[in-house]
Amino acid sequence: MMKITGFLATVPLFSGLTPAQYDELAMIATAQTVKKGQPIFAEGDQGNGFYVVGSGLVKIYKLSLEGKEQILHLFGPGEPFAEAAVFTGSSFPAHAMALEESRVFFFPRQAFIELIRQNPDLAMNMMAALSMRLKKFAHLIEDLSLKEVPGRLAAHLLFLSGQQGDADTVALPVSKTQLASLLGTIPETLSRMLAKLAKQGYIATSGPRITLLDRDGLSDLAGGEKRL
Amino acid sequence: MMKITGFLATVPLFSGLTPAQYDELAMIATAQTVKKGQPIFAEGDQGNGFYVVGSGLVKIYKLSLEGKEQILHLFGPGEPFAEAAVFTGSSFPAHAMALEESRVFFFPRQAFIELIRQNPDLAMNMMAALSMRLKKFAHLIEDLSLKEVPGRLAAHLLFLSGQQGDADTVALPVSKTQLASLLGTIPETLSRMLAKLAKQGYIATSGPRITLLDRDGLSDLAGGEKRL
DNA sequence: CGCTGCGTTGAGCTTCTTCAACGATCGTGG
DNA sequence: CCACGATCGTTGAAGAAGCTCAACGCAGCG
Repeated sequence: MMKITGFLATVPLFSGLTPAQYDELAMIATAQTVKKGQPIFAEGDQGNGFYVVGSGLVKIYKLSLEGKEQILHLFGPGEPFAEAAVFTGSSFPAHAMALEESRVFFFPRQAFIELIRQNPDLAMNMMAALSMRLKKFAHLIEDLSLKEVPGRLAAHLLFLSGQQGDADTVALPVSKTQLASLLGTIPETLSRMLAKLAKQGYIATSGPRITLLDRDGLSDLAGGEKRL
Repeated sequence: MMKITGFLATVPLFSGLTPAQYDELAMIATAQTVKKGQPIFAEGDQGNGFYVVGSGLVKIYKLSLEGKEQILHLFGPGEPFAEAAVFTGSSFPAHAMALEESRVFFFPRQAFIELIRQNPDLAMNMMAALSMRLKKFAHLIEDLSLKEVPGRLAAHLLFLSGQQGDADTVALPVSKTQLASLLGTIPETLSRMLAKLAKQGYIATSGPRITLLDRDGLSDLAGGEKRL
């Protein structure tokens, strides 16, 4: 229990709460460990609560009838997922699976709604979290609809670099197969595009580490993303 | 003013509020009329509040550098838009334009946040609204990434039929050019796909009215959407 | 009555996927 | 500790889907 409240204090969604409120959260939470490749829930399952990643890495994804996969989100420690199910009250609209051995905390719907009703700060945090999700989704839609694969790839590499302290060499946090699914393509195409970008001098690849050789060029490919 | 509070009572986002709260909302709201084709805001504009459609039709959309458009949402009377900007506090992530002469109400950020802090019901409504948006976006992403154009078109026709009382003949609420942009394609392709579906006996077209001749067939095309 | 935007159709082409084969890597069990 | 199998990543060749470019009919509106 001590450990849980300590962890909860590090979750942005729960920032600004009082110690008593953390205790309440800890009261309603249940923990579970999921092994690599193990599902957490399936599309269509009843959404009676939401989750927070304690450790590990979780993917949220859709599957087509033919088995093609589109990853909607990757979530790491401290990030909540499936919050929307709490408020729509309906079933999960996508699948969730652990990409590594992970620990996740589950917060049941009704108890959490009580908390949120009594804590305007928690409500504000939740609205901010949902709004950020919407923004990310809008970006993904833009990528899928308006950019070609090289553009999406370039944008993602720049994103990863930013996430990793603007390092020139980034480490892919997931396998290339998963990256392809995240970018809305397939491993073969991703492999070819990486080779192409390398041949054109934009990047150098070495397994799961990619060095950005021409950030401006990548930025152009990505559709003139705003420079920071 | 009387008129505004009366209208606000019909907005789902504001349901369950007291008359006094409607007055407060009416106090902070400002109305504006936008003509057909006129922008309401542009991507990157400072998002200092959100809007509710009073009458007319508004599109939220992204543009690529080459000018291709992807419509994210179409909003009619009673629907809020750009709420997310209230909580991220940053700039609008997309463009908004009136597709018909429209009346929209603007709610400034700070004043609205005050209201929402004091009204758990309003907060709950807002979280439900944001969650519904997320679900719609997840669906759009699924369509763009995992379905081909005929599938998206079939799904949309069934959606329109449902929206219009399960009528067998649906009226397109927007031009075919706009519909193409909504489906993530271009007018030429949409035109060909409509012709193809008609030739295959799924539908019959007559200008902006489309008759569904084989709902089961369309449902299969759409990827086996759940029947209602 | 002309003009402009919308919708349609055709031809060619780009992009991406599919299918297939193969090398490398990694975890596991013998 | 090595050998094996499964998965991952890469590459090639062929094909499908949708886009670009162009032309043209049509309707609505000034």
